[in-house]
Formats: sequence, structure tokens, C-alpha cells
Amino acid sequence: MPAPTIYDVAQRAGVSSATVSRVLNNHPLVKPETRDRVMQAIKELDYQVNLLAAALMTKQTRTIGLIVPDIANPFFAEIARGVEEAGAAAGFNVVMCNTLEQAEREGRYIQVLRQKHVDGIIFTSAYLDDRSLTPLIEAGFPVVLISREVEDVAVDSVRTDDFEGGYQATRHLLGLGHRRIALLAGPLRTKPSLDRKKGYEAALERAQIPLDPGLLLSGEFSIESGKAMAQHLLQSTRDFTAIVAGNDLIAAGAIKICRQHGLSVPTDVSVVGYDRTILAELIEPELTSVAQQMHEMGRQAMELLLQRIQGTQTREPVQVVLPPRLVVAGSTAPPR
Amino acid sequence: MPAPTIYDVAQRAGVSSATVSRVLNNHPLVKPETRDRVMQAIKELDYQVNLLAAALMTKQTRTIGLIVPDIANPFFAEIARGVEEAGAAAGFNVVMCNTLEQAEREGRYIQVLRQKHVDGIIFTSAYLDDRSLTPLIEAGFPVVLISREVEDVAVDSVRTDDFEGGYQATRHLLGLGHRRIALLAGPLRTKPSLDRKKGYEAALERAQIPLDPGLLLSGEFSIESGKAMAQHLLQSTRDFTAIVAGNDLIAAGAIKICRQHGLSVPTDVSVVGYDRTILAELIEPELTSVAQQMHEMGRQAMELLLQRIQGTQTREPVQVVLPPRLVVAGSTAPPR
DNA sequence: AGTTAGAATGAAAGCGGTTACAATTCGGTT
DNA sequence: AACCGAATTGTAACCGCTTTCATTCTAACT
Repeated sequence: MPAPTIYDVAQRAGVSSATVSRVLNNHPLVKPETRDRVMQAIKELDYQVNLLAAALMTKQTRTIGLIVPDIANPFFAEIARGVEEAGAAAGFNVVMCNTLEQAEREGRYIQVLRQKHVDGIIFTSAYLDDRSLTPLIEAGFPVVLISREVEDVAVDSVRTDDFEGGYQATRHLLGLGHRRIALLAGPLRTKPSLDRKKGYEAALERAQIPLDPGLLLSGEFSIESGKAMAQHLLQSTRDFTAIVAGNDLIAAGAIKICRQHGLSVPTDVSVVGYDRTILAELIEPELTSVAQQMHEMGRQAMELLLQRIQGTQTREPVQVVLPPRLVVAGSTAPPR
Repeated sequence: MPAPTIYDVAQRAGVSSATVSRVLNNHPLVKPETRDRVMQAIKELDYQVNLLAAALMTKQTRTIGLIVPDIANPFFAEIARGVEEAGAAAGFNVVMCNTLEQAEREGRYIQVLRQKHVDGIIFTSAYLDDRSLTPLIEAGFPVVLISREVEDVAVDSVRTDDFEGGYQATRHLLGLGHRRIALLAGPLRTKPSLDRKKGYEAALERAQIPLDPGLLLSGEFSIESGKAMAQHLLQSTRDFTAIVAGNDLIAAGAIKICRQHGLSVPTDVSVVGYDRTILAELIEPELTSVAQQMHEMGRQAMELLLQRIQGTQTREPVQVVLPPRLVVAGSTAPPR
């Protein structure tokens, strides 16, 4: 038999469908006695609302889209967790979309999410052009960005102060006495990588240490890239005592390669990671790393989105900037 | 202005809404010329179908639910990635739901997913009772389980042969010459942990080594639990040369504790993990671990679900069992 | 008893599509 | 030129709910 509808309930309770709907949405003007009869009928029929039909009228699906490069990356998984939790608390569901860094996929997801009438979309960092994102924002569709920017467009966003993070990582090493510090950066086409690099440069500058282009490499946010960059670095010079890595994965790769070359961490080379994912505490020695509050970023992004969605009046876009926090562990020590 | 509807398109193209609908769903019986006119109108209005309205008629949302304990756990994140990819390939979206191991949350998610009329639900392992799951399956709702079982109910499922995995891990250590092998298992209320334990026991039995209850602990799938179990073990005895861990996290925790007690891995203690998540290759030394094909499990689960959803005729439930694969690395060596 | 303002409920019009069925068109026959 | 079946297209009902507006009750007041 087909699932019972609001009419079946109405009939059984001896009222009209309008009344059932009122009960469902606890409208105040329903006589308690009537409400009870309806509830009874609902129970007896094991009735479940059809939220599709409801959404068709209310224009609210209580569903949002979350676009990430790759949910299997711990950094994004942690953010997703924050988003989902905050969403669930407010009665919203989250559709997860992995772009795999492909702009075309992102575009397709945006399209189908709109067709499914999600109430809003959260975008996380990716190296994609903004061709499909910009029109969305300009159309006034609720959007929040995490660790991502769109040129010349005002939009809600959440990010970590990556300049400060890069600065702190470098200051820490300088404070230990290091002078020759390499940077194995992530992709410089992304704002976070760029900011971290600027922080690194600012710290060196302030310590009056000239930048050495030979100590500055950039690649991807992966173990492989970390290995490759370290390999490259070691082939060109051994005249460095510390490494600032673009993230924990790069750091892990670099440490492996250093070891292979007979350099011990932290005795010969100190290494600082970034993100402080769960990986950081598993690596031996534990990785000194700049912590980002991924879970919190996800949570706040969802909050901002909800404000937009449920917002009575439109407010100016806000940019939430969370502080990074250097967590010192065993991978850094004074140079010998 | 409100978003254009199918009627706006129809009017602009000078046809009826039915024809527009036919074009949208590329029904074969539309004159090419008419199709062009409609497409033109669609483009000009930047028309987007409202899939909610469509779903109301077709009873298909092309959306499925994925219920996991915690997306931030690399094991589930990897599965989620497989599910999402396979789904995307077939034009399905995935709503992600984190239960945090709470049965009540699982129940709520199931309810709202049904109300939103998802086409099916994939459940991953969790230590929950099946009160809300069983009725779903019995109602014929498309469901696939990953690493999870429901008593006395036939249902599609995908899992790894965990008996074999536990067996292989233990055999490997036996082959190296170990005789005193501890098991730091995950929660024994779950089938996977139980099967791995049975595999461990079978391997020992076959080698004619009596089981020593003192070498058998069980806890949770976490670093902390791994530490606690190792601590416990070391306090009661040092008479063991190897550890089979319930998963990589437990292994990582155990290794840390062993080190703290002055035992080196693998010289003094060999350790085998399970899952072979990305963690395994980051730990120093790299962790010998039984690989599960998480991504593949996710993919196949989605395939099974799609068969159910789109299936013309109902087929018998199938149980897909994937083989584990022992990946030997630096954390295991012969006892000295 | 007759009013009357709320309170409670019902009737019915959408929301934006899909689709069964009817109607129209059209090239080819006879 | 009338006729026919297949190819196209249009009409209108329906999916299951929300919500406006009208209607009916109720109870408190003259």
C-alpha cells in the first residue's frame, strides 16, 4: 500500500487536511482536543510527512550543500564534521560533494544542488576558478567560504590567520636559534599557502635574515609532494637546519626523506608542520605544528550560513578569522 | 523576480509545458526543431528544473543517505569517498550523517531521511542496536550495510573478511618466529572485532600455541584505548614479543607506550595494525598492517544500493566479502 | 435572546513538475 | 481528394503539502 498522506490522517481523525497540517507545524490555533485526535491518527497510521511536498510550498529544504576537494583528507573531514554537527543541531542535513579539485565537477555540483533547492552552500578551499561560484553569490544565494576567497566579491567566510600561522612557525624556529630555515610551501595559487609564506618572510625579515630563494619551494599538500620537495632541497643544498612545511603531510614526507639522507629530526633538522591533524601526534617524534581549529571553522561556517538562510534582514558579509596556535612537540630543537 | 518555471519556458518557446518536460527528460518523440526552440528558451531564461517538484511525481530524489559514526575517522572518510564517487557517477547525491555512536541520533536520521524521501540508505559499522534499522529493511526500503550486520535479517552488505585478516596478521608474526603474541582488540561487541579475534585464535591454535587470556585485551578503536591497553598489558607482563592491534589507531597508541617503557619497535616488540589507513605509512617505523579496501567497500555498497533502487526485479540480498591484504612494513621483525 | 469578537476549522488554490489520454498534424495511400 | 496510422503536441489531473480566505463555533456581553 502507498504511504499514508495527510488526507488519510485527516480522514481518520475526522478533520480536514488543513488542520492536520496545522498540528504538524504546531500552529497555536488548534484545539488541544483536536490536536490529540490528529496525533492519535498519525500514530495509528505511522504517518510520515513528505518533506518534498512541504518544501515545494515553503521553499525550504533544510538541507545544505558542502563542497570539499576530498573528504578523505583529514583536514576537510574535520571541517565536514563541524559543519554536519552544527547543521544537525539546527535541523539541517548536509549533502557532501567531492570535487577532486576539478572545476567542472564543482560547477555540476552547484547546479544540481540548486536544482534540489538546498538552502545554502558551504565551499572549502580549492584551487578552482570562480566562474561558477561568483554568479551564485551575486544572485544572493546563501554561501559561506572556508579558507577560500573570491576576488572582488563580498561574501561570508571563515579562515585561519595564515599569515600569523606562518609567522609563528618561523618565529619559533628563530627563537630556537635557527638561521637557515627552508619553506616547503603548498600550492602558491591558494591564499592560505600564500599567506603562510608571507608570514614566514615577515618573520625572517624582522630577524634581519635575508631571504634565500634556494630555500623556498612550493608543491602540493601531499606526502609525495613533501618528499619531492625535500629531495629537491637536499640535492641543491644542505645548508639549512630547519623546515617550515605547508602542512602536516608535507612535513611527514620531508621527515621521511631527511631520515633517508641520514639526517635526524630534530637533531639535524627541525620541522614544523601545519594544521595539526591527528597525523601530527602519530609521527615520531611528535610534530610541532600550527594548529587550525578545523572543527570550529566548520561550525562557524554553518552558523553564518544559517544566519543568512534564516536571516530576517540581510547583513553585511562578515569574515571570521580564527587564530592559529603553535603546538610545540618533539620535531623541533635548537640547531647543534 | 521568482525563478522561471517550466511554464515560463513553455510560453517563451510557444509550446505547452508538457513539451518542455519532454525536452527536459529527452523523450524521443519531440521534433528536433521544437526541441531546439525549447532549448533556446531554457538558455535565455537560465531556467533550472525544480527537482523537488519532479520528485513529487516520479518518487525519485536521486539522493541517498550515508550513516557513519564519525566522518572525521579516516576509515569512514575513505568509505564515504568511495560512496560519494560511485554515487556521483550515477547522478546521485549523498547526505552525510554522523551518529557519534548514538542510537537515538541514528533513529532521528533515519526518520528525516525517509521524510526527505532519499532513495536508499547505506549504514556503516556502529555499535548500535538495530531497533530503527530492522523495520526499515523489513519494509523493503533499499538499504546496504558496510561492516555491519543485523540479526536474522537478510540484507545487502559489504565487508572485509576479518577472520582472514586476523588470521593473516597472526600468521605473519608466527612466521617470523613469535610465540607470545598479544591481541589488543577493538570493541568485541562488533562483528569485525570479534572476527579478527577468531582469526587470531585460529592461527595460534593451528600453530599449537595455547591461548593466554592474559595476552588478550579489548577496548575501543582509538589511540587512547591503544595506549591504555598497552599500559595494562605491560603492567601485567613483559612476556610477549608481538602485538596484533584491532586497528591502526590502537597500534599507534601501543607503539607510543612501548617506547615509553623502553621497548623498541620492532626490535623488542613487533606490531601489526589493521585497516592500513594513511596513518600506517606515517608512523615510524612504517606500520605492518592488514589493508581493507575502504574505498572499494564504499563503491560496491553504492553499486548494490543502486541495483536495489533501480532494480527491475527484486533479487536476493547479497553479501560481498572483500579480501584483506597484509602489507608488511617496518614494524614487524623476528623476535630477538 | 441577540450581538459580536475571537477561536477553530474547512475549502480550495497553488507550489512546479510528470504523464495518461486526447487531439492535431502530416506524409503517404488509394 | 478522402483516409489512415504514426508522429507530435496539448490538456488536465495529480503528486502531498501549505496557506489564504471564508465559514462556523463559542463564549462573553448587552
